[in-house]
Amino acid sequence: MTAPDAPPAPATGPEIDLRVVALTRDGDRLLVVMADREPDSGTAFARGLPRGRPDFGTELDRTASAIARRTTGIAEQYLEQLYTISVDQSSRGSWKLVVAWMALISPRPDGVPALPPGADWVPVTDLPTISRIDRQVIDYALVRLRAKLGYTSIGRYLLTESFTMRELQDVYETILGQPLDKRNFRRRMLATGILTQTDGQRRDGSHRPAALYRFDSEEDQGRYLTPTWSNSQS
Amino acid sequence: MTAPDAPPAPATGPEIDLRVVALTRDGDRLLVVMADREPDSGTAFARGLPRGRPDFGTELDRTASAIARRTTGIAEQYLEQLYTISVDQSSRGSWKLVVAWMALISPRPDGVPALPPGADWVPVTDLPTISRIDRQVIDYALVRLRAKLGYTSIGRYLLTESFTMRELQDVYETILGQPLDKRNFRRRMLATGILTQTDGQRRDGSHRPAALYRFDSEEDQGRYLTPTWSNSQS
DNA sequence: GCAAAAGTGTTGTGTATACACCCATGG
DNA sequence: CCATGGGTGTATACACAACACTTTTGC
Repeated sequence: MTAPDAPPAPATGPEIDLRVVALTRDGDRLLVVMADREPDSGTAFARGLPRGRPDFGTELDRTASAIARRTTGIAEQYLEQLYTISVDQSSRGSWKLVVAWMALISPRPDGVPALPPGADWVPVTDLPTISRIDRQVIDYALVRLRAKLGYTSIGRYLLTESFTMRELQDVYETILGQPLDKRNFRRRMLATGILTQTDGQRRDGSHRPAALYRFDSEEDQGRYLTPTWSNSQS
Repeated sequence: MTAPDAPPAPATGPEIDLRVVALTRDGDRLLVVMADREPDSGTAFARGLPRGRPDFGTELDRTASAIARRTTGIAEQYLEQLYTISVDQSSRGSWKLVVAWMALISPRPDGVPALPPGADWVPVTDLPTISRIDRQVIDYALVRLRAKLGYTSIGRYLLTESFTMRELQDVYETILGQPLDKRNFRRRMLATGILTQTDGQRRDGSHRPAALYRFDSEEDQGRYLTPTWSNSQS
């Protein structure tokens, strides 16, 4: 145990390192942005999560958003802070605080947005060699995403604005890594009341065209699945 | 929007400020530790959350734990990071990162542990005048605590080692701010399988003595209530 | 007419809620 | 014997999982 009131070590505090797990979906694959590392950046890895430093006078989330925008060329639809860890690189005499974020980026009707040079979409199931911290952060992002799928409509941010029921189900199956029953899925989704069927259709093959849906307002933040510990007395 | 690749402002990064929401329970009240501020600390408030700075070479959670231990005199039973925010105090030319934590401290059989000078237990419903950030952090801690009550056994950390069913229910009712049905509560708690009835009893009045329970192992981290989106195919 | 995906209903089973009375004790 | 909180069972409603066939289209 370190003494609680030990002096705060180096006069200069730790370096702050924001890292962003930027995710999108392509068919049944989740993709994450991997950025090339500068050869002189001191890292032992050729690629890793997009990073950046916070800016005096700028909120952290805006900086995280800017990092996502800079490396992908587009604005994310959803941003959430994940966790802050300290990274003790005593061997290199440095000390870092890593603040990790998750950013979700909607695919466009014509597919996944192309990335500027220096960054690529990589399936989360097929990551290159990256730092332990980066991997840990990505794992955590996936756990969080999976959990939130159960009680929020976070999946909407991995869809185009209008979508078929099948595409919606694909999002869930991809993230959960598990097949779901078509009929139960449809019923449950419609029961949430946050979907509206549009009058459009999608025809993409020699079969019956699919109805298109969109999510209602942005304002369903919060619960939409059954809360626990309810009580009629309330 | 700030330019994503603006230079990282002052050569010295932000000051890092850990704050701990240390909670315990006394009967049907949730109490939080309020620390006195040094008169020369520059804050406009007489009291606030216990704070500290991280330490080179020490993990953040250990430092947070040390802060809790220093201000309360005892070790917390549960510690969880809440959120990191940047606080732009441009007016004072300073820049801070606040990393907020929640610490739960078990009451002892003889009541709430006494605190060393400079700190007091204050009911969360009756907070003194504190900074906006401190209040925000406390609110967030309570939201998180309430949410976790639904799918973890986090409530155990606000109980003595053995406890009556009524005390357990008190924890839930206190945190949820809602009365619960005694029979349904008991059934549901026992159904989780993480409680064991001890052979002790508590007599404290002219009525039937209450059976005592304890939580099984520490190892129930994770789900103990029904997960959603299950599928027999898995 | 056939291949391919969209769409649709019912039934069983389990889980949450609502609710009222008897039990053991101290004074 | 009575006041006080501890302890128990049941009926109902709802939500979830399982499951198979019909519809619409393009070719």
